[in-house]
Amino acid sequence: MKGKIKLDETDHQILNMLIDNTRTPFTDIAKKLDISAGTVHVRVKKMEESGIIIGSSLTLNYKKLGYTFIAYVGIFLEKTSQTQFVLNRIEEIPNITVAHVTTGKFNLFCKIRAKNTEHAKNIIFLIDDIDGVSRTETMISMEESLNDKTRLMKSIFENM
Amino acid sequence: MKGKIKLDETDHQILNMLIDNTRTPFTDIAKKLDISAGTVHVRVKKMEESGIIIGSSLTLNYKKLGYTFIAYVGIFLEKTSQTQFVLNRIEEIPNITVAHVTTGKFNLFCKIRAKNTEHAKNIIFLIDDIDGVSRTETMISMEESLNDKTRLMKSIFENM
DNA sequence: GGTGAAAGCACCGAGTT
DNA sequence: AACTCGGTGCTTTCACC
Repeated sequence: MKGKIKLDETDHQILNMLIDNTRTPFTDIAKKLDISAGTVHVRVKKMEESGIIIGSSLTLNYKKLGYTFIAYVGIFLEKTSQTQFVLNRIEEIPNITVAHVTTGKFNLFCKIRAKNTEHAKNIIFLIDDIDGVSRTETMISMEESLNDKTRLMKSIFENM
Repeated sequence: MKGKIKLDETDHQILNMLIDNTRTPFTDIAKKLDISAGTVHVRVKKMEESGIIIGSSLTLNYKKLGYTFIAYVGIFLEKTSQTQFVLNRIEEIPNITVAHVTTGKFNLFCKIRAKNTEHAKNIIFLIDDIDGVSRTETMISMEESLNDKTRLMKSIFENM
């Protein structure tokens, strides 16, 4: 957790390639950037140690796994002092993939993945039942446009 | 894209290990599951070919990259027939990391990542300026609770 | 901080049961 | 469908720049 980390153009390019495919061989990266594979290895290790790279994960096709349902649920609390308690309860529900404490309309806000409407209904009922939740508002996603992480990263690097 | 794919317990365990760390050596997975590394290889390849595994990606610490700001933006359209057009424009903005067509309050709904409030404001203005957008409503995230993908996967597998 | 070579492994396909 | 095994190629280290 050493304060500020400086990344140069080479680091950016390494990250861009690994974001596209975590298993890109370091030898391939080395060839493309005209450096040695050892250097790629050292740089990646440094970025892991400094906490820039948190980890790596697979992208799965949830539809093929039978999970076709996505919704966002806005949560209203009775008192804002219950925020942390409710957040902890929410984090225990595996079908909630992200949760946020928000300003604006809702106190809390989360995304759920479910098999179908019936399944989603049960998850939303679980949320409604948490102590301190006064009511919820659900937005059902009819279409998710996949996000391209590389594009975001490229724009981040351009502005550094 | 062959309709239904059946995964057994071994596949689930392979996926769980790779979700935690994409670079887990197949030999380690093989040892843990008491099968040969060749078998792990064949199974992973099948899951890639069948489209269950879409790809792999790094998880980065956006805060350390100077991106501390997350917000969700709900979008109201003048006419729903403009949905696809607006979605296409939205996908061109790199700071928008996910976008959804939704039922309920909003017509479209997206997540943005920015450096700070000033930067976020500019992105939201970009959205407001798209033809067909009548107005937007922003929810600022003050805290994001990170999701543990393994937990979701495990719950998916338990119910198969 | 980078290199290049060498040792140690992992990947992956072919052939077998 | 899974195993073993061997060739190929990747990772990782280290002495040197």
